[in-house]
Amino acid sequence: MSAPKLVKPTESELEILQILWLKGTATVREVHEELARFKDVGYTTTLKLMQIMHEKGIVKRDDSMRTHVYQAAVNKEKTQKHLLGKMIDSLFGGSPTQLVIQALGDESHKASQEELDKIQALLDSLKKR
Amino acid sequence: MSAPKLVKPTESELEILQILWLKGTATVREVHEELARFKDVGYTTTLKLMQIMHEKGIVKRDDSMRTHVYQAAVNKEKTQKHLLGKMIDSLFGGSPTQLVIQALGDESHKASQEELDKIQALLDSLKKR
DNA sequence: CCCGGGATACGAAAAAGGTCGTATATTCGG
DNA sequence: CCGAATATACGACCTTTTTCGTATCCCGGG
Repeated sequence: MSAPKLVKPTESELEILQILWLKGTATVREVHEELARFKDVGYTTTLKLMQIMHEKGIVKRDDSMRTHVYQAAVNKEKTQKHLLGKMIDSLFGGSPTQLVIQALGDESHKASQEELDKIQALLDSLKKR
Repeated sequence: MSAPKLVKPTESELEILQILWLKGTATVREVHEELARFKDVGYTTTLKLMQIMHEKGIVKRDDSMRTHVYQAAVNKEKTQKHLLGKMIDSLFGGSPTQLVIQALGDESHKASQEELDKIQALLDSLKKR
């Protein structure tokens, strides 16, 4: 029995995780540079955050070299699902449908045609039961 | 121009909002009793929280009587949409589709047939453009 | 009239999250 | 070998959130 160990990353940690999920592995500097694109924050802040994430077991790192290399230690889909589930419970009274409806109706995040097709396909498979 | 005033309720505030959205109006004691169903917390904690929410303008209250009566001051759908948008950005790289897919595939929150139909209807109307 | 139960107000402190300054170490060019 | 550049470590501080203890007030029963 391995502990599923479902963590709840904070807002800042999520920003970092996003970058790590995208790049696979990255140094603190790389992460920080990505972060700095849209956020005004000091280098040591990013460093500290990543150190804390390491302590929590949210990221792994290879410190065999002077410049440590990090990577996410939590699964992207699992984390998304976990946090989504929390939101469904805490904000949509346990009904994913309401959430889906709100999400699809979001004007500022429009879905493309292909994406709609993808959802349609998933919907079909769900209906078939 | 009225300020849209998009607040970001905290976790605890959300729990209280849920109850208020459900009941319409409620006293601190009522809210606290609902809360106490699944959370071990003192009465004055709930009270304080609701007072703070009042200061922030998240809830309104009628204090013309000794026992104050509260109600939500923020719209449920607007709040849901706002937080959902944040999650889409912070966790799904801005793609609501990914979120929808994860939500629909959530085994622990299954959608019923009618709910699926509802989603289908919405999907149809989105496709038609 | 007095008291107890139940209500609000308020202050304070614990927890959690985020930010950074500074110390120290390592590497590399000259 | 020296110093600048760049890394990590670490502690301190500030806010925000959460939690309560305590004071105070008000109402109704006896």
